[in-house]
Amino acid sequence: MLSMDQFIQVCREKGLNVTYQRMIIYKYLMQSKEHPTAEDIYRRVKEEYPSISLATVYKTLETLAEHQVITKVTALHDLARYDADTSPHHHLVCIHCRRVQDIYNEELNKLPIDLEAIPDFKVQRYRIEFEGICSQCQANLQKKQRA
Amino acid sequence: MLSMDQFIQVCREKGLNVTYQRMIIYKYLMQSKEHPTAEDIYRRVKEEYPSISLATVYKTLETLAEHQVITKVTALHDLARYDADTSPHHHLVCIHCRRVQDIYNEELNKLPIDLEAIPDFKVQRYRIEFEGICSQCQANLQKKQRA
DNA sequence: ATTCTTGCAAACGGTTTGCACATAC
DNA sequence: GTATGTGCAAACCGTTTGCAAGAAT
Repeated sequence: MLSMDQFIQVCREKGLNVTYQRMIIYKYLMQSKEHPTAEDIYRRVKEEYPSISLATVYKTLETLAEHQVITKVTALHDLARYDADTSPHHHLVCIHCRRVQDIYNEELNKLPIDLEAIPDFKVQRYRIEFEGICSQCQANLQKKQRA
Repeated sequence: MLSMDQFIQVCREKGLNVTYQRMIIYKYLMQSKEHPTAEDIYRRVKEEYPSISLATVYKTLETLAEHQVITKVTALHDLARYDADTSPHHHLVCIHCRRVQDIYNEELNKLPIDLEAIPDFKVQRYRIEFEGICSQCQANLQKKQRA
């Protein structure tokens, strides 16, 4: 999380123009603890700067995420996906082709943490998402590099 | 994962009519290892039963997920959400109000598993999502129960 | 002066909905 | 026979895009 000065500096380093819109969007996102949606941000930021458009909010968020100044929490979940297997297991998500595979591992089903001890939150289940590159995409990428 | 006979039985128990559409959708979902989208399922199932409609696929998947016969892998990710904090941390997702909070815990950043050893997949990072009920929703639910 | 960004409105695409017909029970 | 589910088309809504005007460098 960056101070406003750091934010400006990072934008400069990455060749992003520093605009008022970008600053207030970042400022609000920084203050928020609840991972707001674009719509949430738009509503709040509009109070301070009524002429801002929703499209700008979307574009700004995507730009900042691309440059890794912020994170898109739901990066890999643009489409609803279903699974006939309701038993406990976790997922390997290919950031390239976006396919989702299962991973079964007993160790992963007993995390080294006391779930009861999380304050103010009653955990019912958890899910681990491993992000990476699947074998098929690894092969394709190597092919491309050689070409 | 259920055999076809078990699937039929479970539907009956839950008061769901057993239709040919539901059976082929479940059959395909069961066979698939890649957590297909509704569109994926529609395309494949249409080959076997060309008159099926996309709306039926959506309705069936939602119905089966509600009754916990299948799982919606991306259940909590209907909207894109952003985070100004790019440091390693995990998420508490309230299944009720859908808010997402952070959880910082060093133990969770070193999982008891050899990430290099996952076959055919190069893991770059992972993210744990704890699903449960946040304190605010716990309070609200208790209020409702008393009423 | 040039390049990047904004704001608007229109388009897009995944998902949901209303309703008449068909099917399961 | 009644309740439930299906298929179609239209609506919906979050998100993206094209483009002309404006701002940052």
